[in-house]
Amino acid sequence: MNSAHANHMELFQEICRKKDLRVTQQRLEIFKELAESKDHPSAETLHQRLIVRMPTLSLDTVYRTLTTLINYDLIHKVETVESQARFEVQHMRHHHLICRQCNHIIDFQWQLVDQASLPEEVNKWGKFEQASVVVYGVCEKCLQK
Amino acid sequence: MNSAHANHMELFQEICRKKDLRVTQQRLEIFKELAESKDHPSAETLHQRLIVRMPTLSLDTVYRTLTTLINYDLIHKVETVESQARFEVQHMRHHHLICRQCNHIIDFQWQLVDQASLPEEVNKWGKFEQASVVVYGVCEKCLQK
DNA sequence: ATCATTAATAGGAATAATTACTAAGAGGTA
DNA sequence: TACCTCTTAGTAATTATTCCTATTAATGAT
Repeated sequence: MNSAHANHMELFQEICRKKDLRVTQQRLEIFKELAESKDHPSAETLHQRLIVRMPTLSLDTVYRTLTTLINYDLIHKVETVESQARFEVQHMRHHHLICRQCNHIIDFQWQLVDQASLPEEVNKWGKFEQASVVVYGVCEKCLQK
Repeated sequence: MNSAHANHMELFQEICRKKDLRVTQQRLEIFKELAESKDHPSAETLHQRLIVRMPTLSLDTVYRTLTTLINYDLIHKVETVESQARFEVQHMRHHHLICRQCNHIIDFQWQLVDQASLPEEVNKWGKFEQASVVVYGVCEKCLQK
C-alpha cells in the first residue's frame, strides 16, 4: 500500500471515530479493498476477494458494512441497470461508461458537466447533489468479438 | 387516449410486425400502460395497474415483456440505485432527478449535455449511446416533512 | 492491562426481486 | 379453418439482499 492509500486509511479511521463507528477489522478491510478496486465491485465480488485473507468474513457483513459506509457518505453506490449493486470509493469527481456486453464500468472525467450549473427547473425541485453522467455502449474489446 | 398516444400505439404495432414480434394483447397493454406512465414504474407497479383490466395477467409476463421490449429498444431501463428496476418509454430526450427519500423520479431537460460531445477519451473506449444524467437529492415535498 | 458495556459479526434462515419451466392458449399464415 | 409456433399463466426455482440470534470484540472506565 503506497502512502496515498495509507493516508486514505488513516482518514477513514479518524472519520469512524468521529462518528462513533467502531473501527473493526472487517470495516477496515472492506473499505481498503473497495478503495483499491478500480472496477466498481459488487458486494459478492468484494466478499470473494476478501475471504482469501479473512476466511470467516460473512457476505452479510459485507452488505451491512457497505450500507453503513454509504450512510456515513464514505462510499457510493453506482447507478446501473444491473440487478447486483455496485460500489465505489470516489477518489475524484467522475462519470461512468458501462459496457452493455461485459458490464465493465470505467470512469471518465467531464469537466463541462462538473462546472455547469443545472437547469433552473432543477433548483425548484429541491436540494440536490452533483450530477453524474452514465453512458452506456459497447467497449472496444466486446466490439471485436 | 389522445391521437399522440394512438400514433404511438400504431407505431408500436408496426415495429413489432417488422421485427417478427407477435402483437399480443399483453404486449399492447403493457407498452400502452408504460407509455402513459410518467412515474417510471417498476414491473410490479405496472402489474398492479394492469391487473385491474387484465385479471389473469401474470407478473412473469410483465417482466418477460419488459425484457423483450428492452431488447428491441422500444423501452428503457432507468439507471438507479434501488433494488427494484424501473422502466420508461422515452418520448423525448431527458435526464433524471431522483429523490433519496421518496424515490420519485422526475424528468428534466438539459440541452447543454445533449448538445455537447463527449470527451475524447470516450471515443477510444468503444461505441456509445447518448449520455444520460442522474441527479440525486431530496425533493421539496420531502424537505418539508 | 483488565473489566464491563454494547455495537458488530458469523452463520443460517427469511424475504424480495427476478427468471425458469411447462402445459395450455392465441397470433399469424396457408 | 387449421396448423404451427410463439407467448402466456401459474408455479417453482434462483438470485440478491436483509433479518435473526448467539457469540465475539472494540471502546471507555477502572
